[in-house]
Amino acid sequence: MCIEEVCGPAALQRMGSGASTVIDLDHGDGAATEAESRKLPSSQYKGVVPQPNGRWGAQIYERHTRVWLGTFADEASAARAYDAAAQRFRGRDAVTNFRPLSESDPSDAAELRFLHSRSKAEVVDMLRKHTYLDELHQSKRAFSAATTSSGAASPSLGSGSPHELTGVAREHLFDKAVTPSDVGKLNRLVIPKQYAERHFPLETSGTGALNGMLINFVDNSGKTWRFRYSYWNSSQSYVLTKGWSRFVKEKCLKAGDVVEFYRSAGPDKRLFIDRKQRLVAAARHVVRLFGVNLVAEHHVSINGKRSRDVEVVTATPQLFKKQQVARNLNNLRAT
DNA sequence: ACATGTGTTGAT
DNA sequence: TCAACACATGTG
Repeated sequence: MCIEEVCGPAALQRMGSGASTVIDLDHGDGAATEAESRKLPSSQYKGVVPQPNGRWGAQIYERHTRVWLGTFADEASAARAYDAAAQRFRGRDAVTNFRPLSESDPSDAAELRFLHSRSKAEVVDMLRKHTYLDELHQSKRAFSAATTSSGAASPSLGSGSPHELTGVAREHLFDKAVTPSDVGKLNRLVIPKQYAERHFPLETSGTGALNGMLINFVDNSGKTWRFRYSYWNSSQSYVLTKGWSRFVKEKCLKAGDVVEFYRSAGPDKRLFIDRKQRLVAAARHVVRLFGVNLVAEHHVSINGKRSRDVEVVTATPQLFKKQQVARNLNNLRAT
């Protein structure tokens, strides 16, 4: 539901807001005036709060805690920031100040893809830095370049490429055939040193140690995955740790499967990951064994709903921890 | 000094 | 979940 339709800015009155209460209690002539002059005007927009300097803050709540979306010069800007966050955080259920994005409108669909192929923390970060529109436009440019040009922009991508799902041209970085320990109980993926140092360089701290960090990847369905990436001195290895086991589980990764890594070829250097498609013959084997399409059936049974609720799959206690971390933007880089 | 964002509370 | 309010913290 769109608030604007019910009680939009034009329909709302900016009266009351407690000022009359102050006057009722006024016995002299100074106190009420002082209180009234201190009082900040409340906003007509959801998720928008006044700031002492006349600017406007935007905030959204998730699991009992506030996520600050930044400050803006005017209410409407703050309200638009709230709307973007609400649609990223709450999907179709989001209540927005202005007309919500619609899957049917092509331009809206592009923004929805843009929103949902980024983590919540990234969206919040863009809103706080006021770079959301810039990045959205860049993303749309990259998309049209990837889909209208069959030539120089993306020579390796023919039509029918699975990468079309995310609409972004990519350059292949490397593949890794996962080992038994990569998909076992160690909950980590070893990135071959050669590839790690070439493509995922780690910052070195003051003491010379390599700083771990959180990295976002997008898979072929547009889902965002966040892994901790660090260097283990004990084994002299670069590894993906936190978040990796969930990827293994959801992708049904088995030893010997190949995981491919890509980087966006466009202006935004985003990272992509997915399991290389298994041979069709293998899929037929599964179907013959069980008489159903196991992949689709599994998907439905986990979600308990339909495809739009893919994120529900990850709504586990573990994810809640991850998102608590993600909420704190100062922790975008792990310690 | 001033802007930004958080701690906290009470309401819905 | 939400915004109001006070004020601590960040920033130039």
